[in-house]
Amino acid sequence: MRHEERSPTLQDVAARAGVSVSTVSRVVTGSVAVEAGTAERVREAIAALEYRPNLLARSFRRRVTHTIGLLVPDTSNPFFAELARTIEDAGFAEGYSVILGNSDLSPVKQETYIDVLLAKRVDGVILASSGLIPRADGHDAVERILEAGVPCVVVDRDLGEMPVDQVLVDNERGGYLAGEHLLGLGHRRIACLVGPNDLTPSAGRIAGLRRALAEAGVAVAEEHLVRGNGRPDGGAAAARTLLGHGLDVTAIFAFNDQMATGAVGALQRAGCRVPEDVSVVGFDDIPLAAAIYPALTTVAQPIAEMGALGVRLLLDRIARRDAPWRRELLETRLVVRESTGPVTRREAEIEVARGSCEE
Amino acid sequence: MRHEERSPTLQDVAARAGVSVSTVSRVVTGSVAVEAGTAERVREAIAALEYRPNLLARSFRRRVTHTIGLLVPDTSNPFFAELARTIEDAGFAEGYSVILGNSDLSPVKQETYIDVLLAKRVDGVILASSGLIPRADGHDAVERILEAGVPCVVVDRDLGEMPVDQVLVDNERGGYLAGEHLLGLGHRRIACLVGPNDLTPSAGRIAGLRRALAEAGVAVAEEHLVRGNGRPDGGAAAARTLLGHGLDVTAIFAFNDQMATGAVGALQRAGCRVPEDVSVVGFDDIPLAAAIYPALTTVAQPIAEMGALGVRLLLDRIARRDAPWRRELLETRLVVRESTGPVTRREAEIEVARGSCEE
DNA sequence: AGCACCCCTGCAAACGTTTGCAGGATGCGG
DNA sequence: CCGCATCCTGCAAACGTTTGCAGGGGTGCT
Repeated sequence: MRHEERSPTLQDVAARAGVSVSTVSRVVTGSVAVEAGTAERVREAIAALEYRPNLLARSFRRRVTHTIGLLVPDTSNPFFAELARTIEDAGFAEGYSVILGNSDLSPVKQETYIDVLLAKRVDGVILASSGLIPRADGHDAVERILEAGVPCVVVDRDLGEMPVDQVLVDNERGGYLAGEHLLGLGHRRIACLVGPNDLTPSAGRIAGLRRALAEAGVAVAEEHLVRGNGRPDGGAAAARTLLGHGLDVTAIFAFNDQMATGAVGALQRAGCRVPEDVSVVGFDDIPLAAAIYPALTTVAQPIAEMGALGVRLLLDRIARRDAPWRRELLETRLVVRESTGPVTRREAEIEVARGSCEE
Repeated sequence: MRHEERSPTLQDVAARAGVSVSTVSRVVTGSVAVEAGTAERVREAIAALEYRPNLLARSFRRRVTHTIGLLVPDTSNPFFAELARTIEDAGFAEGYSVILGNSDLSPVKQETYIDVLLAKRVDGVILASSGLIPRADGHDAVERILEAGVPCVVVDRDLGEMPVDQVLVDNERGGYLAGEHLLGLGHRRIACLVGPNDLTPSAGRIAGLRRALAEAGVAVAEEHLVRGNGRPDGGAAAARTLLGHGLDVTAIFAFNDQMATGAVGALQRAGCRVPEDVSVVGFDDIPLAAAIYPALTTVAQPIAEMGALGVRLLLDRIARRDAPWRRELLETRLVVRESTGPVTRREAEIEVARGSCEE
């Protein structure tokens, strides 16, 4: 550690430039015009001292931190990693830094984080698909934030009529698109690989799938609805479960690309061909989805827009606290790649096929 | 927005409890004993008012923010996402929040970020494999931070004897392990898929590979060293380049799992079997590496330890600024999975094989 | 010359905490 | 009863900025 002195303050600069602190403050912020010569002397002093405004003091005084809090379930999930990335970018572009927190969907961790964020006086909070488990006293995370007078936008979690800004994606339609696609390829027996929770994104996706299937008069059997941990190994495990029951489906719809990837891998490893023996469709469209072979057919989420819009909504709210609540619904899009194809096994064969994929 | 009033302060609590602000402060912080009855009254007032300490004011006064800055190249890269995650976790466990920034390896973005972090008076910053391009005036990012008197630890970038805490991984040995493994399987013609930059991690890996090969009297040809953007599509593009030159290698060593995955996908899509026709080894061991088929053989980095150790070093430095510099070297580990196998094509066949993998 | 402005600058208060210092009360030993 | 230590509490200064207010000097107009 070289310097042990405190960093220079307005005081120091003022002394060196022979002016008052107010004047220095004014040239630093540019809030009020300062005579050219004076300003120049001040700037020299600033440069000489390597003065850096103490944003802590400024924020304290002005009651504005130019910092936002971002709470996501888990940044090692590529979807949230990407979302966080775009939010960070958009925030940075507008002069905001972001304090990032992983909630792991744990109510207590989330509570703790919100306390910290509020105490640190962030200008706003973005809650991503998290923070939504009501507490015993009925105040959920969103209400606590709002009651503290701090702007908040919820991303990727449908809170319905609740008075809060929301940006969400049409999960129902995403599920529907996947169902429709699979149906069009002749699939009738479809497994559904759901995530670790039943938050609204999951609920919407399965509802959409069911609607599509219902229109064709088919249903998803209870034993074809298998739950995974949301990660690749969970997808693989789920696929093995399906295999263990004798694979009596011709298609799998996974609720995210990681599980889909894990499922594809496990299927192939067991000797099943994708898509010849079983088709797989994922959700999210993470970068890796297009890279693997077979490339994943998947329901793409507009992650970048979600992040950018979330930031926009938050900044708008910060600027105008009494504006009407907004609820933005973004579209999903089916991107067809290599992991889905027409059914080749006739319905009748399926029963016979039980166990045929195994080594 | 419900409440428009300012949030309650020590003043308000003091007034309600009929004591002085100092007393309230003392029960809040527990710094000095307070008589039981008084303390109880104060606590009631705090609860009634929903008082929340203004951490901004406290930090300002105490000159400690309990916030650290984390600068990484890009959190959408799974390696950094995971690293950031473990750092966030370790920090949270110790009562620190983290302000996250993506530098994109851009010097100006990085400069800007460091300015912000220093101005916001973070207690320390962790620089991940970034921030290391010297400026015109010779002061690189690390020096600027250190000169400001702010603790700093560098992760995943070897700064040699530079006086700064470093945690790094033995990239050279990682490259060596990969080379050794491939050599043992009979591979002699090996392509190397390097990343978008020549920072020390890349340099170490290729040096290690070269050392292993040199021991067996083989070299990596200039045209077998191809550069990718570090992402899956870059890996795929690189594989296609190799294919275009007639695939005259039997193995590919990619500098991260994403490029490796992209390469594997592109190879398979072109009709090449992995590992029968060409073996592929990656680096990092991201979760998806084990999920795809064939599962990636890869050089695993101890990401969690890197993050945890980085935080440890930083907190130690914050606590004791004059402690000797530490430079921790972590080990890599080869994990052999399915994407590598013995060469099946004899050397002589390779020339004939040119183009054989293509459709 | 007087007056009204405008431009620039300094003074001082304020933001919400923490903390050194001192004072009042209490208890205890001599 | 005195001296002294201990415990609890309040006072007020300080942290580094911002900003309302006021004052001084200049300019232009009447």
